[in-house]
Amino acid sequence: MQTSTTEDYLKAIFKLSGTAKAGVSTNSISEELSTKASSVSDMIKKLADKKLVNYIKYQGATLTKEGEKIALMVIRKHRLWEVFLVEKLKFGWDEIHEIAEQLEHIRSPKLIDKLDEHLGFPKNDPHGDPIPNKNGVFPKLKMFKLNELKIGEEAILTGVSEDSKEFLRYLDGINLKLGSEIEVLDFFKFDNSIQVKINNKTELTFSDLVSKNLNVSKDN
Amino acid sequence: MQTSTTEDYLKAIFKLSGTAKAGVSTNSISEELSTKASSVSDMIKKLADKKLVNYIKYQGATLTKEGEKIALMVIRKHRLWEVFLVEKLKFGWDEIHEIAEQLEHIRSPKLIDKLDEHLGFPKNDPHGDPIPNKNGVFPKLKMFKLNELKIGEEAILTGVSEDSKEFLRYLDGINLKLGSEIEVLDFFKFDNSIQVKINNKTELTFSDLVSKNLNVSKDN
DNA sequence: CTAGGTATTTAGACAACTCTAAAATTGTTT
DNA sequence: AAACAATTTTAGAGTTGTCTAAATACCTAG
Repeated sequence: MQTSTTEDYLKAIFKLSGTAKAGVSTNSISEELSTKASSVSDMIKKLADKKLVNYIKYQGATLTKEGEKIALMVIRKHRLWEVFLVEKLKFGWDEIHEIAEQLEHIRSPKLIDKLDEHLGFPKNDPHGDPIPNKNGVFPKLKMFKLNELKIGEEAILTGVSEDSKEFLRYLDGINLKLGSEIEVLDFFKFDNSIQVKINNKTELTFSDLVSKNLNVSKDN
Repeated sequence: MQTSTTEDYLKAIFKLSGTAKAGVSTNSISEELSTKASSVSDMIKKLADKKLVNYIKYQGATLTKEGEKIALMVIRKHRLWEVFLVEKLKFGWDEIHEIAEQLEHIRSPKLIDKLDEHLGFPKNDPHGDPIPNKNGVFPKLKMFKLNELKIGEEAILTGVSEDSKEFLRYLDGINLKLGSEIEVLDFFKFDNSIQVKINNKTELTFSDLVSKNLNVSKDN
């Protein structure tokens, strides 16, 4: 039986494995979890002892099958609770992350499947991220970062890769919601900002940092 | 900010204060929490440092105002989550205790009040226990143990003081639910067992242990 | 190819909470 | 009131996970 710290580490490694194929670096984990690199080093060794990660000194960590399975279950729990908080308890999407960070560690074989059913088997959480099913399978839909599109292309906002209150409130402020249509009007090489038109109505300019955190997809 | 261990100790002391007026003994706490008396002794000292309990060596502990406030909030959370699990997720009343033991430690200023609202401000949990309101006020209704009644008296089952799976399943087995009417037919001094009639229909005999754990009230 | 910088690991210590074993206190019984 | 039992506390140590400071390994620029 893992502790919630163990689950946090596995989740972090899973998240960081997304981009890089190789081992996840000690430093990146320490940044993700707001701890010191030395703590991570220690902890990774213990996870390796438990066969939850593969670890070669100085070469970072990757998840084992078992470790990935746990990470996916934690992510499933996190995202289902987020749906609950928004749909049932009427929280704003900017208020739910910290609460779900706690709820994701609740251990009960039946609870999460009953919650899933109660919520009507949602496919995505309130930030647009897919929810793994009970076998850990991800309905992965190919998404792009907004800043990867070309001038003239159109797409639908399907997710955000930043969960901070500040970012989400900014989006609320400009009334940008999941499902909005975004057309790329122009792209400024100078600072990588991007000019877009939302739902064929509002023209806006996004900084590079904002457009990097907006996930869009072509169809669906 | 208290840890969940702190909350467990405060809840235990609150629960054990119910019967006794004096300080709660180290031994009774260790039994309630399944730890050793020496651990309790240590921990009580730390709680006293934080002004959550009053403690005189060898004379047990009582809650301070602040400690009681925290205990009541934990109990409020526990019971509201139990209502959620039964009403919304359709758990049986015998399956919810362990899950609620975890959920009661989730920390969020807004969460519990939103949950309360979502559930329609319930007054009692699925075992009949009253739910403290957001100010920690208990709608205390005077209850008796079934074994305190006299022959010929009638009462309504309003709660149970034992949450174990085994006990609750036994009650399910004989189809005894909160709200059932119980009439005392006879009382056997020999083993303190009690003969009753349920809802003017079924006659049954309860052992002393069972009748001690059934809470009834006259009116309501 | 080596010097210096960065990333990582080790060593030693600390905080929270637990335990066993031993000492101290209280209480009970005659 | 003395002696035994039961309860409670202390002492010392272990576990998990954290930190700082120092040592080590890796890597890249000159």
